[in-house]
Amino acid sequence: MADRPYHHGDLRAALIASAERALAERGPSALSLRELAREAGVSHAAPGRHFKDKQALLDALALTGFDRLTGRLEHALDTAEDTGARTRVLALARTYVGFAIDSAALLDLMYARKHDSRASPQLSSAVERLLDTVVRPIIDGQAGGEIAGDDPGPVAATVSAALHGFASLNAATSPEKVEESLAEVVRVLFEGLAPR
Amino acid sequence: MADRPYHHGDLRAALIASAERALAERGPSALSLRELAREAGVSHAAPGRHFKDKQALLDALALTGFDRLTGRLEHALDTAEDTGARTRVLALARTYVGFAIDSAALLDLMYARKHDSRASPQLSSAVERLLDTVVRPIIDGQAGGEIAGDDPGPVAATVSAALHGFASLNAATSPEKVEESLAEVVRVLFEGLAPR
DNA sequence: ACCTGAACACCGTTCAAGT
DNA sequence: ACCTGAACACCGTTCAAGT
Repeated sequence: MADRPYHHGDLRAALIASAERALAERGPSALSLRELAREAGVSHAAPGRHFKDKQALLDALALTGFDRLTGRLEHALDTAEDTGARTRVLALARTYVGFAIDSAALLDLMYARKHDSRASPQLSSAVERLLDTVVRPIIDGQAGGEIAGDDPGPVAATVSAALHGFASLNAATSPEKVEESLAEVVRVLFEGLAPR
Repeated sequence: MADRPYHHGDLRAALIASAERALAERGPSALSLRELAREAGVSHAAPGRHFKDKQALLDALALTGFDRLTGRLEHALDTAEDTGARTRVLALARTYVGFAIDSAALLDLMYARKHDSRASPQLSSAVERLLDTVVRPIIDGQAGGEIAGDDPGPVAATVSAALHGFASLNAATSPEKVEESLAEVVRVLFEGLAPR
């Protein structure tokens, strides 16, 4: 191994990890650069070497959040590969909501950064990858005749809205209650409000 | 009129209004009690008379947001009173999304406070009133046979998730684009993903 | 290259004191 | 009752200087 480059090797990564912990444990308003520096055992000015300002650290944290969430969604879809469209959408929903429950503050941060017009291009492309993942089972479902229509756009807009909204509204609910309620929501999404 | 009670009459209301403006114009991180006090022409310690701390001011602001949003939704429903269930849900959706677009930062604050377990009981009851408003056209629609099922719960969960998620995801989109996309989402909600 | 230490201009909150 | 002014313990950011 090379000599440790002064500090323990990767202050940048240590700050991001530490920020995520602080965010989850004490909320966004308690997230202070100086405290993160203290935890890492460096001076309060050291983070300035790795992040232009506090917002840049938050952007980097949001980015890791999007990447992790997308990775989990892709894995969930792969695992449910040979099942029906409804089962795949439910797998997607479960994974998304699971993330929202155990990383509620991080998800808030991710979307707060997404709303910001000054967001980084890296962040925008991470969001695109996320949306692509949601669209995939819909395209497949339409191709296989399990989902109505041939334009995935409106269906994807509806599913991602329901998914994100449900996750956001239920981030503070207990996992057991959420599970049942989520299955009902997916059922209503497939059956539709109009009587059949 | 009585003598002005020192300052211009209602520092509390002035601070809330000023906070909403600052939130919309410069974002949540730029919201400082000292600056609000400066704008109101009082000392930096004066807000402490009306709000125990900064969080208390944010709670009060979130509360006015929920009240205003609920008021608008009720008005939209009243206006669409004699139309079909789908038109009423669309009216609800338009109003909700309109609020999300022109008060994006406020809506974020409202839900951030809602997630907080230390939220005030007043805030919880304001959220309940909001949900009741969303449920009403669903109950009516089920009673009239325009919406399937007899338990409003799952349908309300789906509609409010889709509504809130769509609003959250499209808070930064132009109103014209949103209008078209929203109508499609309501159509998909009524028709369902499964082929008919 | 990476970090330190001091400095600057801000914060939120508290509390005696004023009117 | 409502507000002020000073004080305290924090911030984020910058910048010369150190290794």
